[in-house]
Amino acid sequence: MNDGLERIRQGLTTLKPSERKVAQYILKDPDKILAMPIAQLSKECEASEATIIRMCRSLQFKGFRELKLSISASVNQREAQPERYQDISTSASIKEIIEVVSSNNLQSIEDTLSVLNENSMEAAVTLMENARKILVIGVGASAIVAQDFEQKCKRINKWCEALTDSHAQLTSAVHLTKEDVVLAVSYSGETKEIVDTIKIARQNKASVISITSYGNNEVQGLSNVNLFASNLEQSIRSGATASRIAQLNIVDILFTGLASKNYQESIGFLDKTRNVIQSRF
Amino acid sequence: MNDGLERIRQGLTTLKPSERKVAQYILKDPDKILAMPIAQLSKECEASEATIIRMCRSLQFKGFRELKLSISASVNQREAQPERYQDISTSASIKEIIEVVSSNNLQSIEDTLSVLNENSMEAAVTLMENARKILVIGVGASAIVAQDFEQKCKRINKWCEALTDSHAQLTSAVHLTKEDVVLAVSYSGETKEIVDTIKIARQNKASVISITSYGNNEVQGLSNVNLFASNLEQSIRSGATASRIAQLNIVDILFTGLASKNYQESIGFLDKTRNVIQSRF
DNA sequence: GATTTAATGTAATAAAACTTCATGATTTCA
DNA sequence: TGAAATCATGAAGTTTTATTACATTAAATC
Repeated sequence: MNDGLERIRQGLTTLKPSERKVAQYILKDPDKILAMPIAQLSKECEASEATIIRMCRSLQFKGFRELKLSISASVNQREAQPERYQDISTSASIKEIIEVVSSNNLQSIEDTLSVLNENSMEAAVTLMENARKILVIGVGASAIVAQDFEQKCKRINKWCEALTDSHAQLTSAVHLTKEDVVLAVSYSGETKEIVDTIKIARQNKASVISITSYGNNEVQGLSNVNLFASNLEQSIRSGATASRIAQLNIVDILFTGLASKNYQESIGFLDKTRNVIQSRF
Repeated sequence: MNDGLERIRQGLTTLKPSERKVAQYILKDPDKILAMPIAQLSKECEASEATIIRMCRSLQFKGFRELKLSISASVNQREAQPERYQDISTSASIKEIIEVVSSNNLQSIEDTLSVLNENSMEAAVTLMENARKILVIGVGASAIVAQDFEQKCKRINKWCEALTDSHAQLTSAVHLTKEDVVLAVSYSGETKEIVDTIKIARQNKASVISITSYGNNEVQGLSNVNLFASNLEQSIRSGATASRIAQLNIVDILFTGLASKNYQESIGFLDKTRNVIQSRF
């Protein structure tokens, strides 16, 4: 069954003229014939159906069906992995776009892993576990990450508030206590609104955990615990922010860590919350 | 790109019992069925031929023939796959959690690739390109994906509205025209609120693009174009919804496809919008 | 417990693959 | 050189395989 195309190439010279015509036609665009009935192929390469069958047999296939299966198996051998973070060019086909975008997103998770500090993560989880309340803040693209974490926390009945409006953030920060934790999400780490809110939170003795891109940044300097997400995307103009995926990955880890601290209870809560949603279908 | 076995695995949970019986039989020894006519398979797994065909269709294959081709394509390309989706246990260390969560997220992007149809993606991008307005709808975890897409569209000056409140969704749907496109995000594909809104949109002749988990679902049935995200997480109780990452990956592709249609203009817009944000640091 | 709806199977039909055989071309050698 | 033998090919018929339409059974709903 292995590599049908190769078998056709190899056998080419041994074929009768009209059989060879068919074989060459197939080699020109193997993908195309996969969905073709023998009758159509017969028309397109001007050879009878019988000839096609005979060609299959000559190449040691049981029949046309087997030939197609075999071609399908070899056509789809995945092409070489595209390189690291790439950009999209003018003439990109959808296929290219799918590959490039996805591989950037994969890469951003992998890179984050190499930049992520276990101890910081452990510290962050412990802070949250003991927190009375978690205030999650972020604006723009980071707002989405903030909201995601809030949703998760609600599922395990952890008091958590995600605010994406800078006034609301400031207002809420005013009421924080030393029992509370702020989770600040900011790609740049320089977002003015976030910095302001963190400062107020610190004044109130709340702990601050940051999720920013790797490197020195203001948010990071003001935080008790820093978690870094990969930031390689800056070279990419695409706007399909891979860093957001990396940040969400961190949020997943934080949440899972938090949930596992009270494993039994959390599992119960998760099942409960899933059921209440599913019962609405 | 199209891994038939993965598609079967992904769709497994959405199948009717007897269809699932067939699917599981196939997964047990995929090679074996390649040479089998439908009648024999029917006997061996004790389900009617009609059920087999229905299973193929549920998994978005055109028929049994296509399913076999697709399996053949994937059978010999799956060497040493790293372990698939894992769950967190009671005693997991932070290190383990980091690894498992991240690898699940990576896997969800990869799986989505094998389930994603290029033609559908192309069709979706074209619809959006020509749309007067794009209405993005999603509730719960999918709300976040919807908002993410809205943010991106705003950056290239495409008229786009993300609504996460079901009343607002309905209200907005009433005003849609045949020039408009709805992008419906729903993990289950059965979200009542989303289904209702889609129906109204269709009445108004708007086109509907869906992003759901793989398989048969109501949203998918009501849509003009269907994009599928990997859904294996159901086995995971963690609540760290990997599917959301897969959905965001799809959104990235959609957006990049859209932006690349007017490459020069889009790049200009993206630079502009980035600058306006950065000037605030 | 009757009525609707969904799930599955049976049997007829359509499509595709494969065989048989006739025909015409090519080769062989008396 | 031309009759017999061999070979390559295609047209039409046959068998196998896939698909559809409809009937039946099971499950859910009222």
